[in-house]
Amino acid sequence: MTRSTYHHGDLPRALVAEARELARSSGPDAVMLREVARRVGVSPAAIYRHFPDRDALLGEVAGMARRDLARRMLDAVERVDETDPRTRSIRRFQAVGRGYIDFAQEEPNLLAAAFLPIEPPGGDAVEAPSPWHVLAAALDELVATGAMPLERRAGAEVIAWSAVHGFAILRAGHAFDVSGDPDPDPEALLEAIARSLAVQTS
Amino acid sequence: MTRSTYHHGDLPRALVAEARELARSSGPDAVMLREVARRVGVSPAAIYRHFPDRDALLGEVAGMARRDLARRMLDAVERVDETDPRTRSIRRFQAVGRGYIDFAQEEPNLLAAAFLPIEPPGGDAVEAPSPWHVLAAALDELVATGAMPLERRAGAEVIAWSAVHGFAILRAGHAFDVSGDPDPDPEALLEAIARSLAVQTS
DNA sequence: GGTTGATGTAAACGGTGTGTACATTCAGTA
DNA sequence: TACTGAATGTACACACCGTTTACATCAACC
Repeated sequence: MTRSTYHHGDLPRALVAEARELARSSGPDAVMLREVARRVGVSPAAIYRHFPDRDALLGEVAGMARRDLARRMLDAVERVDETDPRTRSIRRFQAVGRGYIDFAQEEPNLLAAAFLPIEPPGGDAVEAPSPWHVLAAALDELVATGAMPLERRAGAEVIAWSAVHGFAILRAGHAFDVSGDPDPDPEALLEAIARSLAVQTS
Repeated sequence: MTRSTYHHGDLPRALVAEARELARSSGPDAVMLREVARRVGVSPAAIYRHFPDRDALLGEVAGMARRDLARRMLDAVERVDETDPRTRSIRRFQAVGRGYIDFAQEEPNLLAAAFLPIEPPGGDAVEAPSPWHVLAAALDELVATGAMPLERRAGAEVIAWSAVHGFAILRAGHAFDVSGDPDPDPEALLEAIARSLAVQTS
């Protein structure tokens, strides 16, 4: 991408976009300032007019990835078509996990970016719904419809998130290759989670 | 560490030990060849007499971390003191998870090293028991004593490992800080796993 | 005792993030 | 319209990284 004017126009946005693309295609470690600058058509030092250091840029990518993940979960939830309230709450809860796992499958590098130990500028930006809150809402809905006993509600986020995240990470890292089944079924895991939370259909 | 002789004596072992210590204390990314060489008291280039590149050295560290993890799990299993076979198999199964989680809590950087996408030299070395096999053995034992129905056996490794690994990773990454409870109870997770596998005490 | 191969060193190369001094452009005001 | 100051981008340098190459040193064997 070449440009005719000396000034770029919207360099910060272009830098973040290119950094995200690098992270998406080759992993967070592949986000190298010189490469980002080269792709945007600008000198490496120009980046420092808009970001204090590499972590700041990568933090934007991390925040973006977290929002992408949450949106993916929300989309899956909202795509559930079911009228019976109890069954609907169960379907929506499992859709949360399915969204998470699908996102990890399709964009493993962005999932890694989402869990970088960097906190994005935070500041006064509008707080988008976090993956945690999406999960918590689905669990509350389970209790509200009676699909899940109230006694199981405490700590349910930890259980569900652990199982789904572990599955997603391990599968992305090909850790399951040691087993006979190289690509295990996410649905079996989602059902196991429901069992552990004593979710009852009938 | 200074030395009097021109030759080191057992440089490969010293390099791996120092690399492991760096990974343990500051994470795998902190394993820098120049620093490893400096600590061992040798020039950076000397490393290349024994390892083709950085990944080879780091691969040794990864293999070591995997063996450490497996041993930790085995130790926890063998420390179970219980006579009734069925109860014993359940205790041993949960000890597997507890060993994994404790290891991750005490040595989070070594857990990260264990999951580096690097395969150690492999070669003809004696295959130490892998974490996966330790888990599989505990599950087989559950079925053998009747504590777990045979129908739940298929895919049980994936479910248990996902939950335990996710919990360990998320806790190490302080991902649970967003919840009210900053340090959730591992026992609750282990019980949830047992429920999801339909493990029955009585 | 001389030779040979294994082992360690010094110096260099290309690549990285980052700081500094300078160049260019834009925006506001007289 | 012309000037001025702030914002933005550049060129260059520095320290650090992994890695390579040519050379130095030592141990072991004929």
